[in-house]
Amino acid sequence: MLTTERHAFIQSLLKKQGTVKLQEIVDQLQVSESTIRRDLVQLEEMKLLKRVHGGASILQQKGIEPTTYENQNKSIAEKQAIAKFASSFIENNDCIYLDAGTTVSEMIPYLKNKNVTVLTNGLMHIPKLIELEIKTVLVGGSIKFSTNAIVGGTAVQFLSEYRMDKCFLGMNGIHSELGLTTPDPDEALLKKTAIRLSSESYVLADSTKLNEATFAKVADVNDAIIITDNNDEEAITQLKKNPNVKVVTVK
Amino acid sequence: MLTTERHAFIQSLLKKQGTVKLQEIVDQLQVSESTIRRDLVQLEEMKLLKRVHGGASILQQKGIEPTTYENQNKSIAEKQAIAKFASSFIENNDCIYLDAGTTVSEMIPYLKNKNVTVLTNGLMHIPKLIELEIKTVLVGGSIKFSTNAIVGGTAVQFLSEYRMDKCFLGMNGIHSELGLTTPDPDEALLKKTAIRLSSESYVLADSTKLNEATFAKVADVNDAIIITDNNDEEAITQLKKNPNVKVVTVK
DNA sequence: ATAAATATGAATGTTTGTGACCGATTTATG
DNA sequence: CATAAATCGGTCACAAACATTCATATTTAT
Repeated sequence: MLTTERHAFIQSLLKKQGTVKLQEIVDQLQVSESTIRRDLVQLEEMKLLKRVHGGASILQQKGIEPTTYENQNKSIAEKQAIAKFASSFIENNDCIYLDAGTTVSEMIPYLKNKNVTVLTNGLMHIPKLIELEIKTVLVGGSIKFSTNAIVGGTAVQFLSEYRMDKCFLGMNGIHSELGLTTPDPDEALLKKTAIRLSSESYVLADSTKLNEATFAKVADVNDAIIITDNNDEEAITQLKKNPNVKVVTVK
Repeated sequence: MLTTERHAFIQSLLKKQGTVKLQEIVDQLQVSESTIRRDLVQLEEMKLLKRVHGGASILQQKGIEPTTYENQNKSIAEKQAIAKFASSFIENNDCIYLDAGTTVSEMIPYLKNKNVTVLTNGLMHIPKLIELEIKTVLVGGSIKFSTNAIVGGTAVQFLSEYRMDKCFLGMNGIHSELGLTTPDPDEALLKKTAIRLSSESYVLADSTKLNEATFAKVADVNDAIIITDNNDEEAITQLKKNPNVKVVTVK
């Protein structure tokens, strides 16, 4: 039985059921557990499914970005560590831009008592910012429902009226050659604008985003300081040649 | 049974019923209580539900929940009646401005299926608007903590870039001679701008605001259609000479 | 035809998820 | 307010699922 046949079979099962058990495939295809296991590893590498204990489950559709909702899934400890470290760069009276996203959101508690002024397009940050009474300017523009962010041409235009000391951005892909990328072109343009208007730019991304690339390019890797965690040694040693990459140790 | 399958099942139950009992899941899935308990812990960590004694419940809003400490004014029935009536003026495909404030907020449920585009400076409206997936443009500018509204010169400038079919404003004082007034000059300027940019302007105010005047003038009484309730007969008979004043009957 | 590259399956020790147990805590009831 | 019942969090042992290694089979290139 051909490898591609098995792969096709596994994918058809997944499409039908949403999840699939390893044992279930073994029984139906009459090949060894090892082989199926290898198949699953490969399919996962190709981003065609997500491996889970005991089998696999479908991935959200290709091209569609994860909503903030699903994004919160795991690596919370990493995100918090990254956010805490990023916050250490902020000085008193800074004017900073906070990009929409869960990782950046974790920075907010550290802004207290620093007398910063925050400019943001992230609606998910607003409750926390209000709670801590942090001076906040909200970027105007259209609301994107899937991520609760303000995006679009108006937002870019609004942002252009400001100058920031530092900006802190989330990012979906960080690749030494392909640069910093994110799925939505509108968001990419907004991030790009933020970088242009800020004296210093920081990108917060957990190590799962390293060596990945998504649709729309924001900037080159050298255009921002990358803050990530140490959970992907291989990717890090590769990126660390770049002096702009900072790694936070988690646990 | 795969962990992912159980998680999906629990979430589907939650989506259907709003809450779910631990025992109920145990019975239906035929797995141990411990396992379900662990599942709930994990799902809570992923911010996909809220654990409560005996089971779990959905998180009401995705992400954003302004700390709207509600205007404790008792006249909720009046506000709802006024809002409902005001909504009846909205036509399909209108572009409307919704002012910050609790009365205006009550209009939002009536916007569904009208395909309106909303422009607003009221952060308290955002969760509802997102929930109903109503096309929304948020005015950019500084957040005023006491009312959760966007205000200031930037907001006025932002607003000036738009033209609306109708605007719906809250108001603190309505006086036949002193006109429409509100305590905060910044907010007054924003309301004034909204009126200037809208083809038709509506002011929503319960009858306690009639014959009152506060600090900053927004416009003359004739510059907008006033929608109020019938709980202050004296004030109404006086104002009703003005054809712009509409009175809603609240039993 | 032969060597190199690749795919397979079995054997291994390790990790992870599970269910049962139990004392602590919370909620319901009289 | 006291008591009982339900629910909770933690620990434990066990089995299932896991990654890894190695020997063997299969394919591919020359």
